[in-house]
Amino acid sequence: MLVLNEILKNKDAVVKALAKKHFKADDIVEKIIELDKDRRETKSRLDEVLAESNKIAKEIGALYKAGKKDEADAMKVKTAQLKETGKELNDKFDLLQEQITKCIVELPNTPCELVPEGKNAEDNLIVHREGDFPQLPANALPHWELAKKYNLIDFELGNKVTGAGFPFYRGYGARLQRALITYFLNSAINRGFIEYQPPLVVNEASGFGTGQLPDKEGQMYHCTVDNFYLIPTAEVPITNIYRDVILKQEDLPIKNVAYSSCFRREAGSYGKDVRGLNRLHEFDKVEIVEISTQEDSYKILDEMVEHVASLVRGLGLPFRIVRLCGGDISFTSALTYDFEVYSAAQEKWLEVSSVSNFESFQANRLKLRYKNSEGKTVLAHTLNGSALALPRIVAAILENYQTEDGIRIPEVLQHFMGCDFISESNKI
RNA sequence: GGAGAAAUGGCAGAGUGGUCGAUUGCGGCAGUCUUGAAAACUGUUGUACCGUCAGGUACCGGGGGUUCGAAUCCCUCUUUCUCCGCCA
Repeated sequence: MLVLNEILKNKDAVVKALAKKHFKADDIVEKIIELDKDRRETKSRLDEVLAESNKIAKEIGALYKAGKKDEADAMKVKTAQLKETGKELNDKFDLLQEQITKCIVELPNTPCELVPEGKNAEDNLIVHREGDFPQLPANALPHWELAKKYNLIDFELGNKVTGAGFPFYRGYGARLQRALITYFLNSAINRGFIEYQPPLVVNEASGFGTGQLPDKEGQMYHCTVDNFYLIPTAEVPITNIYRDVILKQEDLPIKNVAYSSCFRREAGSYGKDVRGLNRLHEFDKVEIVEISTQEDSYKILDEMVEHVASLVRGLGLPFRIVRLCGGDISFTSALTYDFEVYSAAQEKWLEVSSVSNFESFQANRLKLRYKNSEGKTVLAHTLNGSALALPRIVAAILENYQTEDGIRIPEVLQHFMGCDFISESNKI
C-alpha cells in the first residue's frame, strides 16, 4: 500500500502516476484527504479528553494519599462525562483510521517513469532479444506429445489421482525437473543468494502481508479447518520472514532464493492456453527475493534481470525481455520485466519469469523497515523474480531440443541428468 | 491431546493498583583521562500519532473488561518452556 503522508504531500503526482495504470484515483485521494483531516481533529480532541482524565486521576490519587477520602470521591463524579466522550471519540478515531486504510488499500502502486504507456500486452516494450530459433525436424511435436512419446510426463494419471493441472513427472521427466531446480539454485547461490526451504502453507496474516489477501482469495487453495493457504509462490513465505521487522542498513541488500512448489487455482482459465504444461495448478519454481535500501533498488532490479537472463542463456533458449506497460503491469509493482522463451513447436512466446521492483509498496503493508545511515527508520524496498518457473521451461526445452529420434539435453543439465539424450532406445 | 509455568525497552532482568515510559546491569552514543587503544569515570540512549511552538496522547505478547487510575486485577487468544500421552 502507498504511504499516507506521500499521498497527502504529492496528491497530484500520485493521481497522475496512477493514470498510467489506467486507474482513476482522484475521487479516492480526495476522500482520503477529507478523512485524514477529520482524523487529525478527532485525535486532538481525544488527546485533550484523555489528558484531562489523567490529570483528575492523579489528583484523586494525591487526595487519597493525603487521607481526604471525601474530596476524592467528590472528584470521581467529574470523570463520568469525560469517560463517555473519550469513548465516543476513540470509536470515531478507530473508524476513521479504518476507513482511511480501506481507501489506501484500493490504490495500486505508482509506476516508475520507465513504465511505458499502454493498454495491454501488445503495448509492452521489448527491451532485449537474444538467441536464434531452432531448426526443428519435419515431424516436430508439441511438448505434450513429446512428453507422452518418451514417457516423461503423465497428465492422465494426474487427472485420475488429483485432477486436471496436476501432472506426474516420471523417469527422465522427473530427473529433468530436479536437474533444472539444482541448476537454478546453484546459479543463485553462486551469485550470493541464501537458499531457503520455506513452508508451503501459510497463515492468513502472511497472505495479507504480501497482498494476496483479501483481493486474490479465490486464487489460493484454502485449508479452512486450520485457516491456512497453500502458497501460490515462494514469495509469500520468503517475504513474510520480514513482516514487522526492522533491519540494519548494513544487512542490506538481503538476497534470498527458494525452491518451492506453487499452487494456483487459476479459476476461470480454460482453452488452448492451458494445454500441456502451459498452465498448471501445481508447479515448481525457484524464486529470488531481495530487500534493499531505497537508493539501491533499481540497481538491484537490473542485477536480478541479468541473473535471470544468464539462466535462460545457459539453457540455450531463445528469449526476449519485455518491460510491462501501464496497462499490463501488476497492481503492486512499480516496474516489471517479463522474460519470454520461444517454444518452437507451439510457435509461441511463453512467459517464464517476471521480475519486479515493488519499492516500498509491499514493505509498507509488511511494516518492513531498516535504520538508515542517519539512524532514521524508513521503509525498505522489496523486489522479487522467478528464476525460474519450471513447466514452461521444460516445454521449451522439449520442443526446441527435439530431433528426429529424440531430445537433446542442454549441456548445463547433463551432469545432473546423467545423460545427454532421451530417445526411444534409452527411455525409461 | 492433558497438566503446569511464563511473555516487560537492542539484550538480560526488576517491578503485583497511583509521580512507572517503567529500577538496575550489559550493549550503543557523546565526553573526561590517554601518544593511540583498553580500563575507569561522567552524561546520554525506544517508537508512533496530534500540535506552528509549548506541550500532549498511546504503546510492558494480541484483543476485551474491572477501576477515578492497570505493566500490576479479571476474561480471551497467540506463542514459548517443563511434565505426561501419542507419533514420523
